Amino acid sequence: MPELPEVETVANGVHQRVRGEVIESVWLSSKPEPFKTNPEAMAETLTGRRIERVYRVGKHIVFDLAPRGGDLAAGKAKSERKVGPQWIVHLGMTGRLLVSDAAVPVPAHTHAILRLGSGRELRFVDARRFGRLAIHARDAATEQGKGFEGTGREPLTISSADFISLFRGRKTPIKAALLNQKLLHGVGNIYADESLFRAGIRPKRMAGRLTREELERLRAALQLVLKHAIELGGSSVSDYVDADGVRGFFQLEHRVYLRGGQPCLTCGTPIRRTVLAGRGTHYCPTCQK
DNA sequence: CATGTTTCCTGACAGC
DNA sequence: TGCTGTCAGGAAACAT
Repeated sequence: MPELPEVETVANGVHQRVRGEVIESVWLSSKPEPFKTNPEAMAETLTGRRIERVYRVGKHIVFDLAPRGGDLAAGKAKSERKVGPQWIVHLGMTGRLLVSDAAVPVPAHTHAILRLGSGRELRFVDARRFGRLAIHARDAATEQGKGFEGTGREPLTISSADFISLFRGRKTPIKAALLNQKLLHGVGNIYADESLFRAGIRPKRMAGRLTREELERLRAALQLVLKHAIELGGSSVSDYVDADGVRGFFQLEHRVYLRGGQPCLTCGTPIRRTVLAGRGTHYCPTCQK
């Protein structure tokens, strides 16, 4: 499933392919689930816009769109520069964002098609419909999107002190805290399990009871795992593919995720599988304390 | 507010 | 072959 490294890979790939393109026309499916912004308003907002930039925020793919016409209003000061909105894509469990030639057959479960000036199409495909599409306004002064207030910190850039303070006093298991998008955003089930294994910490340990040393180990492990996964194009365990439909390779580096019953690669003890925070949870009872 | 539980969705797969 | 049941989980909604 797409988490931070997969979303980063897709966002970078889409950016390379569609930056500067103009959205000529838009088709949206009649299924209601994918749309946080109503489809008529979304299609109207997208049509005729130039795509300035595509990047990742947490597990969201953000498209910065130019104001219509794309130019500064005549005579306006720089501080009054017009700013376009953002198109936000969340891939959920099985979402795919593909840049395809228009001649390529449209896959089943396609919910959005943005026809681009080059003749190519940006397609959002999602069988399970846990993915979400939305329009966010941007603040004219800061040019920042307005939809991410109250969301968590970026795990790749958070400082050691801030990371430690996130978990102070929390009575929830550390794995549940890692998955909480209001604390950190971008971490999902795979990278929670993999980082806890590499830090030697059991998933059910109470977050507020971890020592500073353990939390520093966890931050280092999490950042290492996320960066390595980005280098390998993410983990393809179910439907995940990048913007060209290519699978990632980090699933070959998984040490515990989906390895219940198999020997620990460090000590040989069978990996244990339990359910925590409603998710399959995998850990080594010997290596993780 | 903090934390736990349920719900949404379909494809893959096991078992009969 | 074809049916049924189970499982996968991000995040919102709901319950405690």
